[in-house]
Amino acid sequence: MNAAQVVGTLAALAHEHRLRIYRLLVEAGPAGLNAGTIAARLKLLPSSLTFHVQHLHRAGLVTQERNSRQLIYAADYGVMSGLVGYLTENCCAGNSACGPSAGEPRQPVGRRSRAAKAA
Amino acid sequence: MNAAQVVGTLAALAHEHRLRIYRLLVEAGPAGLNAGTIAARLKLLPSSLTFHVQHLHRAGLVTQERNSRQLIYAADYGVMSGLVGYLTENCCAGNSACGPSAGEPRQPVGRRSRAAKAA
DNA sequence: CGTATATTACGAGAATCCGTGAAATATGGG
DNA sequence: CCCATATTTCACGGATTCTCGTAATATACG
Repeated sequence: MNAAQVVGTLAALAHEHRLRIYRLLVEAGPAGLNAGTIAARLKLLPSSLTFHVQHLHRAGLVTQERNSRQLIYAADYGVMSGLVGYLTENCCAGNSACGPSAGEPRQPVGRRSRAAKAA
Repeated sequence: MNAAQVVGTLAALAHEHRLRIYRLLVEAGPAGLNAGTIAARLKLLPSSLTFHVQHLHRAGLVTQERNSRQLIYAADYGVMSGLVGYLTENCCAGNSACGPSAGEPRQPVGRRSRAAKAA
């Protein structure tokens, strides 16, 4: 997962409606939900729902499938997994700060060692 | 960590410059970097750097500290830890898709089995 | 005090995003 | 064919964000 894709995924989730849509779809599981149900459950206008759910779809976070007259959306865990992997890798990789306790980071163990530059 | 704060954190990271700033600060470790160094390293205008680094600071992702004439910014792992916790909890909670293997969801209940869209 | 460095604050313009409602497309049934 | 349902597409107004340049503030030092 490269930086550009990470930015896209983060931007897709960085909106109240879209985060709620995604969480609802995650809760619904692989069976997914059709557009109307999502809109009703979240009290969104149909056109607004389309706008946001397609944003999620373009970002790869959500899959789309047609079931006769209805369009079923479901969460695709792969991209989220990649995102979390990227964030943990780049956030906590060397210092294991995002681990169990997440306390003070210790020695940076990155391949670069010019940490102390200020002062 | 509530939804609103998650949205704020995601939005803070959902920008090319800010993600690069944050990664650079993570790499720099707890010693942090001063504003000028960040701007030079990332080839950003000073005013542009302030704009973005303060966005990260407002989101709680970055700490600010003064060292005589310089302002030192450092990554604060706590919020990122909370973000990752929220995402994994809400993304993979029931189905453990983002767990150890983190592959495709292996079709627990649904009759729908067409989620593939490799990232 | 006056000068130099480091950083932030302010303001204008362009670009993008978002909410809303009306019209259009796709599917199913009489 | 005509109608009903489900969803999307489109156009538009308003709000927010981003970039950039310049001015202002904080600190250090002679």
